[in-house]
Amino acid sequence: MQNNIPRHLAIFPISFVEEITNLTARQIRYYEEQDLIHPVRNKGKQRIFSLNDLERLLEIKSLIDQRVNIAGIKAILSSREQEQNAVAKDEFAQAFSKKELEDIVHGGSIALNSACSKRRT
DNA sequence: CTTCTGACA
DNA sequence: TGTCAGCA
Repeated sequence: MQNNIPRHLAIFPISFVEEITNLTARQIRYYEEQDLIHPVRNKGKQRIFSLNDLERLLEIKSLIDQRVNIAGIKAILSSREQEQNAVAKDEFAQAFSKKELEDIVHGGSIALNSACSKRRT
């Protein structure tokens, strides 16, 4: 079971993304230009995508197929992100006791790695 | 050879 | 959005 690639780890070239999403490189670059996605760049200035970028592009693809314009996609994606952050924030707070949270913010005994590993996926 | 940016018959 | 040029 070594199928745990960090979702934010950028490792895919645009050619791979084109095959998986069925989007053209032109479209992918355009969506980045519209701030719908923010793939990382390597030293050669080439875009490198993560699983998060892939999923995001698939959603954009879906919305495009439904004839949603860029503005609409931005609104939908950003609002959904806010919901996610709200949920994540809530789960994080519930995963630790009040003392643990205090120790974390006060640089206590609980390490950041420990904090991350304690979160649910 | 692959990707990138800029431009437009 | 497609596609071609000229680089890296």
